[in-house]
Amino acid sequence: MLRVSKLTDYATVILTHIAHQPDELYAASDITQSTGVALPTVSKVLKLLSKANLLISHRGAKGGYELAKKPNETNVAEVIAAIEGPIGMTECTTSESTCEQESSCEIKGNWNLINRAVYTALEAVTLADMVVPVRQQEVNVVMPMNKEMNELKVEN
Amino acid sequence: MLRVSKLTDYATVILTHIAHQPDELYAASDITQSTGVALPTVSKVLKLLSKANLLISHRGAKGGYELAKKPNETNVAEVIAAIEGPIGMTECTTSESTCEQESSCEIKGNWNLINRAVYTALEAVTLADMVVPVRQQEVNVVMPMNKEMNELKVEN
DNA sequence: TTCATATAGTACTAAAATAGTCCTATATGA
DNA sequence: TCATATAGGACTATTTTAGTACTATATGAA
Ligand code: FES
Ligand code: FES
Repeated sequence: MLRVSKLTDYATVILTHIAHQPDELYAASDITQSTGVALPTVSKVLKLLSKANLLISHRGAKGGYELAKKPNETNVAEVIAAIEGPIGMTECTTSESTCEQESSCEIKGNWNLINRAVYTALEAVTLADMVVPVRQQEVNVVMPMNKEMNELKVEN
Repeated sequence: MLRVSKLTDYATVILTHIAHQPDELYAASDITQSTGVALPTVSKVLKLLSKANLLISHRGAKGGYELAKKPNETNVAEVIAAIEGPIGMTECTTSESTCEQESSCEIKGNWNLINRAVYTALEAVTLADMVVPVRQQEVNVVMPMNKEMNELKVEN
């Protein structure tokens, strides 16, 4: 279904939460309380985000995490990459050519184009956008990927 | 990594192959030979594509599969949906609200916007585009999702 | 100095999704 | 009537993901 992992979803929830007050320090335990995600899991996500330099960590008593950049400087593409690693829609585009058909493959180049288009879309959405809730009525709940809804065009 | 499944990758390879000569019938065994993908797997993919009305099947001797539409009328979004089901980047957007936080969730609407942006990107690429090989030099091999390559913008 | 608190890193287990295979039923052209 | 081809479903193995646990290290404050 072309989806992001649960951890990535948590990451966006957590980052959005922090982005509401970008200058505070948040401990993992704070975030557990306000998001409802289990502590070990929150902890795991925070570590990943910190390692990817989206958060800055402070150890020790009174420590915690804070945003490394302003909310409008961190985009969804970065968040996904932080949790799931470098993007590439197909195996051939991520792993350095373990594919035996590579030389004769006609569509690798096309997948790369698709990757870029998707990447551009993801890059356009920042934490600052996420902080502003979108009314659910304004958007369609389920992607009509298998329906005829081609008239649905969006400006990202 | 926000990737499509291997089966989806096979599906694009298979459909691209068929799209080269859109008026012929291809049996599963033909496609195995020309693509190198194992027969049971090819068979599985063809069935899925047929069920999703991207291919038309003909049973019996001299049977096989043909494109249901012209190459420029089938897009990548449809192919992905045929193999992986309806799209939705997060669990909350696909499954009909098994999410207990839904009512208080601020970011669901945002994910829907992201979904649409990605969908639009995928929808813009058709089988007709896939048939024309893209020279690999023209595109970057690995998505620089975690690098600073924001200057890379594409018109899909 | 000591200690409670908080993150860092790693290893491990459990669960879920995916990939791949196989078998039986059905349709159809020769 | 028979060889050929898809339809459909069931099943197994593999891989990926999610979640947990444990040890090490840093730090502010009593
Ligand atoms: S490079 Fe691997 S299938 Fe195209
Ligand atoms: S609706 Fe489920 S986390 Fe937002």
